[in-house]
Amino acid sequence: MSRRDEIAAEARALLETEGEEALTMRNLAARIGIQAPSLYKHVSGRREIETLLAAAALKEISETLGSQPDLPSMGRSYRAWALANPALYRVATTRPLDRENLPEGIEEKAAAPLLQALDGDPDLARAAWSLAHGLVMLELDGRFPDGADLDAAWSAGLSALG
Amino acid sequence: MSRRDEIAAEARALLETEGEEALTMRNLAARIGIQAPSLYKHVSGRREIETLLAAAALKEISETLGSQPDLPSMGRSYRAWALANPALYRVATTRPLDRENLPEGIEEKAAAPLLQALDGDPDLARAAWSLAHGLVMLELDGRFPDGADLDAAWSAGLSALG
DNA sequence: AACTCAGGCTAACACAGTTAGCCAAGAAAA
DNA sequence: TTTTCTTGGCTAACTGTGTTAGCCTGAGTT
Repeated sequence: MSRRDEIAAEARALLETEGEEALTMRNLAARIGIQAPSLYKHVSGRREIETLLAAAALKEISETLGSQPDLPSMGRSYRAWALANPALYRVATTRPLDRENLPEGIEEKAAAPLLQALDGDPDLARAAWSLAHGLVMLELDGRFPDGADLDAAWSAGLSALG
Repeated sequence: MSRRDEIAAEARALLETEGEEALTMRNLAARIGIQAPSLYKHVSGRREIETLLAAAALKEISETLGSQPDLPSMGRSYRAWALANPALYRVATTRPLDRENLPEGIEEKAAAPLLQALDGDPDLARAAWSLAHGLVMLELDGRFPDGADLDAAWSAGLSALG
């Protein structure tokens, strides 16, 4: 494993174990056993680390979705992945990602299963993606009232679209 | 106008004219003609300023939505408001908001028009809200491909739900 | 044996939020 | 009228952030 890969792996571990605000250059370096400026010998900056994380996350999400037979189970998988990796989901999804340094075609690949499940209708696919993203973000941000039945909201939304 | 209100107003102006990352305590203070630490005589910190902004934004959004006759025009209004106030929308919507310092019942009030338009079905209302939020966030973050017909995506999604 | 260079290091900078503590002007109380 | 208290400014400073400059060492190449 190259140092660069190690950086990405440790960044992810840091994110998952200690939360988003713990992902700092110094924390990350310490975890590797290095000084923060040395990170710049392998990576152009914090932004690039986040891009690496986003790429990994998109890949995982697309694989998860690709193995599901229908729209409702895609929804369940999407939500489950996001709740299991909340900080990573945020990083991968929340900021504008710089497509320059992102592997070619990874976005299309992530979108493909959804598009297929909706008979190739791009408008419906975008709506479904947005619905899933919105539901996840609002849940992660604690925006729904305490007793809200989110399973029901997912079902209601996805069955209307599908 | 109290200093506190002035702070909120200038914070919003700063956000709208120079973007999210320009909203710093020092910038804000300078705009008012004050030193940064003096802000703390009126406000407990940056977080509280953001809460003030979120409250104002939620109020505006709920008023905007409340004046619309049906779900599709609510969608158009919601999107238009978000695109006209992107940084404010993000601040109001993106982080977990501390309900302690938020005016009582403002969240319910923001949700009410949507709930009414969907015959009081809370699951459908949450789905519709999530759909709108997801569409807006993904658009603001530039996640849709360049030529994507977002009007069509909004229509497809909302007409399926409504 | 000399050289190059990858990959560490320390020191430092600019800027973030925030705290401590001082001080002046005006309001309230004696 | 004089004294006291409170409000709301100020400067200095601390910690933590990303990042840059520049040095140095050790391994591999010529």
